Amino acid sequence: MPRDLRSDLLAAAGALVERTGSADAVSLRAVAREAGVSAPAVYGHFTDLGVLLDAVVEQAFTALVAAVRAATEGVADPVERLLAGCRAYVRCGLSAPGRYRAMFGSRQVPAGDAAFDTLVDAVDACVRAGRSASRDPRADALLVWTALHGLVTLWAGWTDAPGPDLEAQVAALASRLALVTDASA
Amino acid sequence: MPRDLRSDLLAAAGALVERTGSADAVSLRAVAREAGVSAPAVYGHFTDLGVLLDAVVEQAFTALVAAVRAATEGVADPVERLLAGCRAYVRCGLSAPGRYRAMFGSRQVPAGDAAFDTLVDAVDACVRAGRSASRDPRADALLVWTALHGLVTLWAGWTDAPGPDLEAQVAALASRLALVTDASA
DNA sequence: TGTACATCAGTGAACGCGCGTTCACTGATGTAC
DNA sequence: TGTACATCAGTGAACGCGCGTTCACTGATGTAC
Repeated sequence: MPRDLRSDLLAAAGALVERTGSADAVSLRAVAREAGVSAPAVYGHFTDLGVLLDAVVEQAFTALVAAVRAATEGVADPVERLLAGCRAYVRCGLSAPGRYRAMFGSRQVPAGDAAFDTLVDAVDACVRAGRSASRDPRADALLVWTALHGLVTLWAGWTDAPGPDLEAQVAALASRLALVTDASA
Repeated sequence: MPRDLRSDLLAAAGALVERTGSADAVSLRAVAREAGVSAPAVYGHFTDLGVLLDAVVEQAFTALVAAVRAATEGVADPVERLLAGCRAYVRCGLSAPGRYRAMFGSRQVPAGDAAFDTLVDAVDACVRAGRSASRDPRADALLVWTALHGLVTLWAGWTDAPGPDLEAQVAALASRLALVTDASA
Protein backbone atom coordinates (compact mmCIF):
# COMPACT_ATOMS: atom_id res chain seq x y z
CA MET A 1 0.00 0.00 0.00
CA PRO A 2 1.53 3.28 -1.08
CA ARG A 3 1.82 5.94 1.53
CA ASP A 4 -0.56 8.83 1.23
CA LEU A 5 1.87 11.67 1.73
CA ARG A 6 -0.82 14.30 1.63
CA SER A 7 -2.55 12.72 4.61
CA ASP A 8 0.76 12.20 6.36
CA LEU A 9 1.61 15.86 5.95
CA LEU A 10 -1.78 16.90 7.27
CA ALA A 11 -1.35 14.63 10.28
CA ALA A 12 2.18 15.86 10.90
CA ALA A 13 1.10 19.48 10.64
CA GLY A 14 -1.81 18.79 12.96
CA ALA A 15 0.48 17.24 15.53
CA LEU A 16 2.84 20.19 15.33
CA VAL A 17 0.02 22.71 15.62
CA GLU A 18 -1.21 20.89 18.70
CA ARG A 19 2.27 20.74 20.18
CA THR A 20 3.08 24.35 19.37
CA GLY A 21 -0.31 25.75 20.22
CA SER A 22 -0.32 28.09 17.27
CA ALA A 23 -0.62 27.55 13.56
CA ASP A 24 1.69 30.44 12.77
CA ALA A 25 4.61 29.00 14.70
CA VAL A 26 4.72 25.88 12.56
CA SER A 27 7.31 25.85 9.77
CA LEU A 28 7.16 23.98 6.51
CA ARG A 29 10.49 22.34 7.22
CA ALA A 30 9.27 21.14 10.59
CA VAL A 31 6.20 19.59 9.01
CA ALA A 32 8.35 17.81 6.43
CA ARG A 33 10.71 16.61 9.14
CA GLU A 34 7.79 15.35 11.22
CA ALA A 35 6.47 13.46 8.21
CA GLY A 36 9.91 12.02 7.49
CA VAL A 37 10.25 13.64 4.12
CA SER A 38 12.34 16.37 2.52
CA ALA A 39 11.08 19.92 2.60
CA PRO A 40 10.50 20.36 -1.15
CA ALA A 41 8.28 17.27 -1.16
CA VAL A 42 5.59 19.37 0.50
CA TYR A 43 5.18 21.44 -2.64
CA GLY A 44 3.94 18.43 -4.51
CA HIS A 45 0.80 18.39 -2.39
CA PHE A 46 0.32 21.95 -1.17
CA THR A 47 1.19 25.09 -3.05
CA ASP A 48 2.05 26.84 0.14
CA LEU A 49 2.62 26.47 3.84
CA GLY A 50 -0.46 28.65 4.29
CA VAL A 51 -2.62 26.30 2.26
CA LEU A 52 -1.41 23.36 4.33
CA LEU A 53 -2.24 25.12 7.58
CA ASP A 54 -5.64 26.19 6.26
CA ALA A 55 -6.31 22.54 5.50
CA VAL A 56 -5.34 21.59 9.05
CA VAL A 57 -7.70 24.17 10.50
CA GLU A 58 -10.51 23.13 8.21
CA GLN A 59 -9.99 19.51 9.23
CA ALA A 60 -10.16 20.54 12.87
CA PHE A 61 -13.46 22.32 12.31
CA THR A 62 -14.87 19.30 10.59
CA ALA A 63 -13.87 17.16 13.57
CA LEU A 64 -15.45 19.62 16.01
CA VAL A 65 -18.72 19.71 14.12
CA ALA A 66 -18.74 15.92 13.89
CA ALA A 67 -18.11 15.57 17.62
CA VAL A 68 -21.03 17.85 18.46
CA ARG A 69 -23.30 16.11 15.99
CA ALA A 70 -22.40 12.70 17.35
CA ALA A 71 -23.13 13.83 20.88
CA THR A 72 -26.51 15.37 20.12
CA GLU A 73 -28.13 13.03 17.65
CA GLY A 74 -30.53 10.68 19.33
CA VAL A 75 -31.09 12.94 22.31
CA ALA A 76 -34.81 13.70 22.38
CA ASP A 77 -35.16 16.18 25.23
CA PRO A 78 -34.27 19.61 23.83
CA VAL A 79 -32.55 20.86 26.96
CA GLU A 80 -30.53 17.68 27.28
CA ARG A 81 -29.69 17.95 23.63
CA LEU A 82 -28.47 21.52 24.02
CA LEU A 83 -26.35 20.62 27.03
CA ALA A 84 -24.95 17.52 25.35
CA GLY A 85 -23.84 19.61 22.40
CA CYS A 86 -22.21 22.18 24.64
CA ARG A 87 -20.44 19.51 26.63
CA ALA A 88 -19.14 17.89 23.45
CA TYR A 89 -17.93 21.24 22.13
CA VAL A 90 -15.96 21.98 25.27
CA ARG A 91 -14.63 18.46 25.61
CA CYS A 92 -13.49 18.43 22.00
CA GLY A 93 -11.82 21.80 22.39
CA LEU A 94 -10.00 20.87 25.56
CA SER A 95 -8.94 17.50 24.20
CA ALA A 96 -6.65 19.37 21.83
CA PRO A 97 -6.13 22.86 23.24
CA GLY A 98 -3.42 23.85 20.82
CA ARG A 99 -5.50 22.84 17.88
CA TYR A 100 -8.49 24.74 19.25
CA ARG A 101 -6.41 27.85 19.79
CA ALA A 102 -5.11 27.60 16.24
CA MET A 103 -8.66 27.32 14.94
CA PHE A 104 -9.64 30.71 16.25
CA GLY A 105 -6.31 32.47 16.02
CA SER A 106 -5.72 34.91 13.17
CA ARG A 107 -6.85 32.48 10.48
CA GLN A 108 -10.35 32.79 9.08
CA VAL A 109 -13.10 30.51 10.36
CA PRO A 110 -14.50 28.24 7.63
CA ALA A 111 -18.19 27.45 7.62
CA GLY A 112 -18.70 28.91 11.05
CA ASP A 113 -22.14 30.22 10.21
CA ALA A 114 -23.69 26.86 9.38
CA ALA A 115 -22.32 25.33 12.56
CA PHE A 116 -23.63 28.23 14.58
CA ASP A 117 -27.09 27.79 13.10
CA THR A 118 -27.37 24.35 14.67
CA LEU A 119 -26.77 25.95 18.05
CA VAL A 120 -29.47 28.51 17.33
CA ASP A 121 -31.80 25.67 16.40
CA ALA A 122 -30.99 23.87 19.65
CA VAL A 123 -31.93 26.93 21.68
CA ASP A 124 -35.00 27.50 19.56
CA ALA A 125 -36.11 23.91 20.19
CA CYS A 126 -35.97 24.57 23.92
CA VAL A 127 -38.12 27.67 23.45
CA ARG A 128 -40.70 25.76 21.40
CA ALA A 129 -40.82 23.06 24.07
CA GLY A 130 -41.49 25.70 26.70
CA ARG A 131 -38.15 25.02 28.35
CA SER A 132 -36.48 28.32 27.60
CA ALA A 133 -37.60 31.88 28.21
CA SER A 134 -35.45 33.20 25.41
CA ARG A 135 -37.07 35.88 23.34
CA ASP A 136 -34.19 36.01 20.86
CA PRO A 137 -32.70 32.53 20.32
CA ARG A 138 -30.05 33.76 17.93
CA ALA A 139 -28.74 36.39 20.30
CA ASP A 140 -28.82 34.00 23.23
CA ALA A 141 -27.13 31.26 21.26
CA LEU A 142 -24.39 33.76 20.54
CA LEU A 143 -24.00 34.33 24.27
CA VAL A 144 -23.77 30.60 24.88
CA TRP A 145 -21.17 30.14 22.20
CA THR A 146 -19.21 33.14 23.50
CA ALA A 147 -19.13 31.66 26.99
CA LEU A 148 -18.15 28.18 25.83
CA HIS A 149 -15.40 29.68 23.74
CA GLY A 150 -14.17 31.51 26.81
CA LEU A 151 -14.25 28.34 28.84
CA VAL A 152 -12.12 26.46 26.34
CA THR A 153 -9.60 29.21 25.65
CA LEU A 154 -9.23 30.10 29.29
CA TRP A 155 -8.19 26.58 30.20
CA ALA A 156 -6.60 25.65 26.92
CA GLY A 157 -3.29 27.16 27.96
CA TRP A 158 -3.29 26.39 31.63
CA THR A 159 -1.32 23.87 33.57
CA ASP A 160 -3.83 23.51 36.36
CA ALA A 161 -6.86 21.62 35.17
CA PRO A 162 -10.28 23.24 35.20
CA GLY A 163 -11.23 20.91 38.01
CA PRO A 164 -13.81 18.19 38.23
CA ASP A 165 -16.64 20.70 37.98
CA LEU A 166 -16.09 21.38 34.31
CA GLU A 167 -19.34 19.70 33.34
CA ALA A 168 -21.13 21.76 35.96
CA GLN A 169 -19.62 24.93 34.55
CA VAL A 170 -20.74 24.05 31.05
CA ALA A 171 -24.24 23.31 32.30
CA ALA A 172 -24.41 26.57 34.26
CA LEU A 173 -23.14 28.67 31.37
CA ALA A 174 -25.44 27.14 28.81
CA SER A 175 -28.61 26.94 30.87
CA ARG A 176 -28.31 30.43 32.33
CA LEU A 177 -27.41 32.11 29.07
CA ALA A 178 -30.03 30.20 27.08
CA LEU A 179 -32.54 31.10 29.79
CA VAL A 180 -33.45 27.49 30.41
CA THR A 181 -36.37 27.28 32.83
CA ASP A 182 -36.50 24.94 35.80
CA ALA A 183 -32.74 24.57 35.66
CA SER A 184 -31.11 23.93 39.02
CA ALA A 185 -27.87 25.50 37.83
CA MET B 1 16.31 65.26 28.66
CA PRO B 2 17.97 61.94 28.00
CA ARG B 3 15.88 59.30 26.32
CA ASP B 4 14.73 56.48 28.53
CA LEU B 5 15.63 53.58 26.27
CA ARG B 6 14.09 51.03 28.61
CA SER B 7 10.70 52.70 28.31
CA ASP B 8 11.15 53.15 24.58
CA LEU B 9 11.86 49.46 24.18
CA LEU B 10 8.82 48.55 26.23
CA ALA B 11 6.65 50.84 24.14
CA ALA B 12 8.10 49.52 20.89
CA ALA B 13 7.60 45.92 21.98
CA GLY B 14 4.06 46.74 23.05
CA ALA B 15 3.29 48.25 19.67
CA LEU B 16 4.70 45.22 17.89
CA VAL B 17 2.79 42.80 20.10
CA GLU B 18 -0.39 44.68 19.33
CA ARG B 19 0.39 44.76 15.62
CA THR B 20 1.40 41.11 15.46
CA GLY B 21 -1.26 39.82 17.81
CA SER B 22 1.09 37.46 19.53
CA ALA B 23 3.98 37.94 21.89
CA ASP B 24 5.86 34.97 20.48
CA ALA B 25 5.98 36.35 16.96
CA VAL B 26 7.90 39.45 18.03
CA SER B 27 11.65 39.36 17.50
CA LEU B 28 14.31 41.17 19.42
CA ARG B 29 15.67 42.74 16.28
CA ALA B 30 12.23 44.00 15.33
CA VAL B 31 11.83 45.64 18.72
CA ALA B 32 15.23 47.30 18.40
CA ARG B 33 14.38 48.48 14.88
CA GLU B 34 11.05 49.86 16.08
CA ALA B 35 12.83 51.74 18.85
CA GLY B 36 15.43 53.08 16.39
CA VAL B 37 18.35 51.40 18.06
CA SER B 38 20.76 48.59 17.30
CA ALA B 39 19.87 45.07 18.36
CA PRO B 40 22.62 44.60 20.96
CA ALA B 41 21.45 47.75 22.74
CA VAL B 42 18.49 45.78 24.05
CA TYR B 43 20.79 43.67 26.21
CA GLY B 44 21.73 46.68 28.24
CA HIS B 45 18.20 46.85 29.62
CA PHE B 46 16.80 43.33 29.39
CA THR B 47 18.74 40.13 29.80
CA ASP B 48 16.56 38.41 27.30
CA LEU B 49 13.84 38.82 24.72
CA GLY B 50 11.67 36.72 27.04
CA VAL B 51 12.18 39.11 29.93
CA LEU B 52 11.23 42.04 27.71
CA LEU B 53 8.04 40.36 26.57
CA ASP B 54 7.17 39.35 30.12
CA ALA B 55 7.50 43.01 31.06
CA VAL B 56 5.17 43.99 28.22
CA VAL B 57 2.56 41.50 29.38
CA GLU B 58 2.87 42.58 32.97
CA GLN B 59 2.43 46.20 31.89
CA ALA B 60 -0.69 45.22 29.98
CA PHE B 61 -2.15 43.52 33.04
CA THR B 62 -1.46 46.57 35.14
CA ALA B 63 -3.28 48.71 32.58
CA LEU B 64 -6.25 46.35 32.52
CA VAL B 65 -6.58 46.32 36.29
CA ALA B 66 -6.27 50.10 36.38
CA ALA B 67 -8.98 50.49 33.72
CA VAL B 68 -11.40 48.34 35.68
CA ARG B 69 -10.61 50.08 38.92
CA ALA B 70 -11.11 53.50 37.36
CA ALA B 71 -14.46 52.45 35.95
CA THR B 72 -15.80 51.00 39.18
CA GLU B 73 -14.62 53.33 41.90
CA GLY B 74 -17.28 55.77 42.87
CA VAL B 75 -20.13 53.59 41.67
CA ALA B 76 -22.32 52.95 44.68
CA ASP B 77 -24.95 50.54 43.39
CA PRO B 78 -23.41 47.05 43.50
CA VAL B 79 -25.04 45.80 40.32
CA GLU B 80 -24.05 48.93 38.44
CA ARG B 81 -20.58 48.56 39.85
CA LEU B 82 -20.33 44.97 38.66
CA LEU B 83 -21.55 45.86 35.20
CA ALA B 84 -19.28 48.87 34.96
CA GLY B 85 -16.29 46.71 35.76
CA CYS B 86 -17.28 44.12 33.19
CA ARG B 87 -17.83 46.77 30.56
CA ALA B 88 -14.43 48.30 31.27
CA TYR B 89 -12.76 44.89 31.08
CA VAL B 90 -14.24 44.14 27.69
CA ARG B 91 -13.65 47.62 26.34
CA CYS B 92 -10.04 47.57 27.47
CA GLY B 93 -9.52 44.15 25.94
CA LEU B 94 -11.05 45.07 22.61
CA SER B 95 -9.22 48.39 22.46
CA ALA B 96 -6.01 46.41 21.98
CA PRO B 97 -6.98 42.95 20.79
CA GLY B 98 -3.48 41.82 19.96
CA ARG B 99 -2.23 42.84 23.34
CA TYR B 100 -5.11 41.05 25.04
CA ARG B 101 -4.47 37.89 23.08
CA ALA B 102 -0.80 38.06 24.01
CA MET B 103 -1.75 38.43 27.68
CA PHE B 104 -3.48 35.08 27.79
CA GLY B 105 -1.43 33.22 25.23
CA SER B 106 1.15 30.72 26.40
CA ARG B 107 2.80 33.14 28.82
CA GLN B 108 1.95 32.91 32.51
CA VAL B 109 -0.59 35.29 34.00
CA PRO B 110 0.89 37.55 36.67
CA ALA B 111 -1.18 38.46 39.70
CA GLY B 112 -4.34 37.09 38.20
CA ASP B 113 -5.65 35.86 41.51
CA ALA B 114 -5.74 39.25 43.18
CA ALA B 115 -7.53 40.79 40.23
CA PHE B 116 -10.03 37.95 40.19
CA ASP B 117 -10.78 38.47 43.87
CA THR B 118 -12.11 41.95 43.16
CA LEU B 119 -14.61 40.39 40.75
CA VAL B 120 -15.63 37.90 43.43
CA ASP B 121 -16.11 40.80 45.82
CA ALA B 122 -18.25 42.62 43.29
CA VAL B 123 -20.56 39.62 42.92
CA ASP B 124 -20.58 39.12 46.67
CA ALA B 125 -21.62 42.74 47.16
CA CYS B 126 -24.63 42.14 44.93
CA VAL B 127 -25.56 39.11 47.02
CA ARG B 128 -25.28 41.06 50.27
CA ALA B 129 -27.46 43.80 48.79
CA GLY B 130 -30.08 41.22 47.87
CA ARG B 131 -29.52 41.85 44.18
CA SER B 132 -28.06 38.46 43.29
CA ALA B 133 -29.31 34.96 43.93
CA SER B 134 -25.82 33.52 43.79
CA ARG B 135 -25.13 30.85 46.37
CA ASP B 136 -21.46 30.61 45.41
CA PRO B 137 -20.08 34.03 44.43
CA ARG B 138 -16.63 32.68 43.67
CA ALA B 139 -17.93 30.04 41.27
CA ASP B 140 -20.29 32.49 39.62
CA ALA B 141 -17.61 35.16 39.32
CA LEU B 142 -15.55 32.56 37.51
CA LEU B 143 -18.40 32.03 35.07
CA VAL B 144 -18.64 35.76 34.47
CA TRP B 145 -14.95 36.10 33.85
CA THR B 146 -15.00 33.07 31.55
CA ALA B 147 -17.77 34.59 29.46
CA LEU B 148 -16.15 38.02 29.28
CA HIS B 149 -12.91 36.40 28.22
CA GLY B 150 -14.79 34.58 25.52
CA LEU B 151 -16.40 37.79 24.35
CA VAL B 152 -13.07 39.56 24.00
CA THR B 153 -11.16 36.72 22.37
CA LEU B 154 -13.97 35.88 20.00
CA TRP B 155 -14.00 39.38 18.57
CA ALA B 156 -10.37 40.19 19.12
CA GLY B 157 -9.36 38.60 15.84
CA TRP B 158 -12.33 39.42 13.74
CA THR B 159 -12.74 41.96 11.03
CA ASP B 160 -16.47 42.41 11.45
CA ALA B 161 -17.15 44.39 14.59
CA PRO B 162 -19.19 42.87 17.40
CA GLY B 163 -21.96 45.28 16.51
CA PRO B 164 -23.52 48.07 18.46
CA ASP B 165 -25.02 45.63 20.96
CA LEU B 166 -21.71 44.89 22.63
CA GLU B 167 -22.71 46.66 25.81
CA ALA B 168 -25.96 44.70 25.84
CA GLN B 169 -24.04 41.46 25.44
CA VAL B 170 -21.77 42.32 28.34
CA ALA B 171 -24.76 43.18 30.50
CA ALA B 172 -26.58 39.96 29.56
CA LEU B 173 -23.55 37.77 30.20
CA ALA B 174 -22.71 39.34 33.55
CA SER B 175 -26.21 39.67 34.95
CA ARG B 176 -27.34 36.20 33.94
CA LEU B 177 -24.21 34.44 35.10
CA ALA B 178 -24.01 36.38 38.35
CA LEU B 179 -27.71 35.62 38.87
CA VAL B 180 -28.61 39.26 39.21
CA THR B 181 -32.23 39.63 40.22
CA ASP B 182 -34.66 42.04 38.59
CA ALA B 183 -32.41 42.25 35.57
CA SER B 184 -34.18 42.95 32.32
CA ALA B 185 -31.39 41.31 30.35
C1' DT C 1 7.72 -12.21 -22.45
C1' DG C 2 11.26 -8.63 -23.01
C1' DT C 3 12.99 -4.06 -23.86
C1' DA C 4 12.96 0.90 -24.45
C1' DC C 5 11.05 4.85 -22.88
C1' DA C 6 7.89 8.45 -20.55
C1' DT C 7 6.15 9.90 -16.23
C1' DC C 8 6.51 11.76 -11.95
C1' DA C 9 7.00 11.69 -6.75
C1' DG C 10 10.54 12.73 -3.89
C1' DT C 11 15.77 14.20 -3.07
C1' DG C 12 19.84 16.97 -1.99
C1' DA C 13 22.27 21.06 -2.71
C1' DA C 14 21.99 25.73 -2.92
C1' DC C 15 20.23 30.68 -2.58
C1' DG C 16 19.24 34.68 0.23
C1' DC C 17 17.04 36.18 4.53
C1' DG C 18 16.07 37.39 9.38
C1' DC C 19 17.04 35.68 13.60
C1' DG C 20 19.62 35.74 18.72
C1' DT C 21 23.81 36.57 20.52
C1' DT C 22 29.01 37.76 20.96
C1' DC C 23 32.67 40.91 20.65
C1' DA C 24 35.78 44.64 20.28
C1' DC C 25 34.94 49.29 19.41
C1' DT C 26 33.62 54.41 19.94
C1' DG C 27 32.41 58.50 21.57
C1' DA C 28 30.00 61.28 24.84
C1' DT C 29 29.68 62.32 29.87
C1' DG C 30 31.43 63.09 34.26
C1' DT C 31 35.22 63.23 37.69
C1' DA C 32 40.11 64.17 39.74
C1' DC C 33 43.69 66.99 39.98
C1' DT D 1 39.70 77.18 34.36
C1' DG D 2 42.07 73.46 31.91
C1' DT D 3 43.60 68.80 31.12
C1' DA D 4 43.90 63.81 31.66
C1' DC D 5 41.37 59.94 32.45
C1' DA D 6 37.56 56.46 33.83
C1' DT D 7 32.95 55.07 32.89
C1' DC D 8 29.56 53.22 30.21
C1' DA D 9 25.55 53.31 26.87
C1' DG D 10 25.14 52.20 22.35
C1' DT D 11 27.38 50.56 17.63
C1' DG D 12 28.73 47.68 13.69
C1' DA D 13 30.56 43.51 12.18
C1' DA D 14 30.43 38.84 12.62
C1' DC D 15 29.01 33.94 13.96
C1' DG D 16 25.98 30.02 13.26
C1' DC D 17 21.16 28.67 12.66
C1' DG D 18 16.56 27.57 10.73
C1' DC D 19 13.70 29.30 7.52
C1' DG D 20 10.95 29.27 2.49
C1' DT D 21 11.81 28.35 -1.96
C1' DT D 22 14.33 27.02 -6.46
C1' DC D 23 16.56 23.77 -9.24
C1' DA D 24 18.52 19.93 -11.59
C1' DC D 25 18.56 15.28 -10.35
C1' DT D 26 17.22 10.24 -9.51
C1' DG D 27 15.07 6.21 -9.40
C1' DA D 28 10.94 3.59 -9.20
C1' DT D 29 6.55 2.72 -11.75
C1' DG D 30 3.83 2.02 -15.63
C1' DT D 31 3.13 1.90 -20.67
C1' DA D 32 4.13 0.94 -25.85
C1' DC D 33 5.83 -1.95 -28.92
